[in-house]
Amino acid sequence: MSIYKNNEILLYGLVLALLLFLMQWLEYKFLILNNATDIYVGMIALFFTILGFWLALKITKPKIKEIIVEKEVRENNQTIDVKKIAELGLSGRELEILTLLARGMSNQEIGNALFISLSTVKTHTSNVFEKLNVKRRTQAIETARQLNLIKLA
Amino acid sequence: MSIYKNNEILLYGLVLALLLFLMQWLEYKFLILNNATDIYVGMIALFFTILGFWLALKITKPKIKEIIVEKEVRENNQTIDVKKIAELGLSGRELEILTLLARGMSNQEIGNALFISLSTVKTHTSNVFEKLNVKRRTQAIETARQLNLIKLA
DNA sequence: TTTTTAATCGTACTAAAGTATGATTTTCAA
DNA sequence: TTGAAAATCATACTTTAGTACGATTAAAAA
Repeated sequence: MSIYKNNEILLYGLVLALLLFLMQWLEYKFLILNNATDIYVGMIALFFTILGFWLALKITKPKIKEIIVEKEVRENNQTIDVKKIAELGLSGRELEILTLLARGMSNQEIGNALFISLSTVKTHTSNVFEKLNVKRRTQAIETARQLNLIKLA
Repeated sequence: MSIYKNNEILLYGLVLALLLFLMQWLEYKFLILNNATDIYVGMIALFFTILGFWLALKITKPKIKEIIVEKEVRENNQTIDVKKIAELGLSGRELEILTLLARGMSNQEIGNALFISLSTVKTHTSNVFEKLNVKRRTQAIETARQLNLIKLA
């Protein structure tokens, strides 16, 4: 800022000096010129300086500065795919059991948690495996995760 | 861009017109002026226009057009936690087996894939379970996923 | 060089998972 | 109300998973 200000003053001084020098030179060259013509030339000089200045401001292209703002996008994959669940024909209870299964619980633990027998849990898991077209609970977990059938812990 | 170009041409035309008009007016006003003076005034006008233009370029701050570009950065959750792996003391082979295990493969399938016996796979899995402090492969999968020990498919 | 670690395999056993089949009850929509 | 899912349970059986030894080999570290 201060550099600009100094530059400005310096330049204006230079311009004034040049103008004076020009006028002196012109007076010497063309003796016919009187005081009125002096003022007239000065006005022309001033006018065209301002014109050039104004022109420059209007014409010059602005420098384009790109500011890149990195915006973090948190992927939220916790949306369960209800359509896929319906498509596979998974019942509410089956989905419930699938979820606990993916949490790492054994059939017995799932039974205890849901107050149902081990036998019932086995029936459910078997049905789930058939619907998901898998052979093992570990595959069921992988499929459930990939298809967003359950919410992961 | 094209708007700027048109503006420029228009302004130059305007300036020329003004110059001509001025010269005409001056010739009328000061009959004493001859052809040489005409050229002289024109040169002064041109000089000061250029001077003003140059001044403007030097003095004024460069126009900066800021364009904010938002760049979306996705969180990469696929970064495996090497520190945690070392902390748990998991060997390379164990990690390899844990990965295949999480893909839903049976012990026998893992053995076939890695050209090792079922017995060896069982030894590895047992060691993995102990290191992860879990009881079952399903729990191992869950833990591995939560701690970013493996890359998920 | 000695020791340790990682990786390998086996056998024997127990526990859990998974399949098959049949049956009962509840719930909900036609 | 009736019939189709959905959920429940049991029994018997097979398969897979997991544990608990022991043992060998190769490579890396002390």
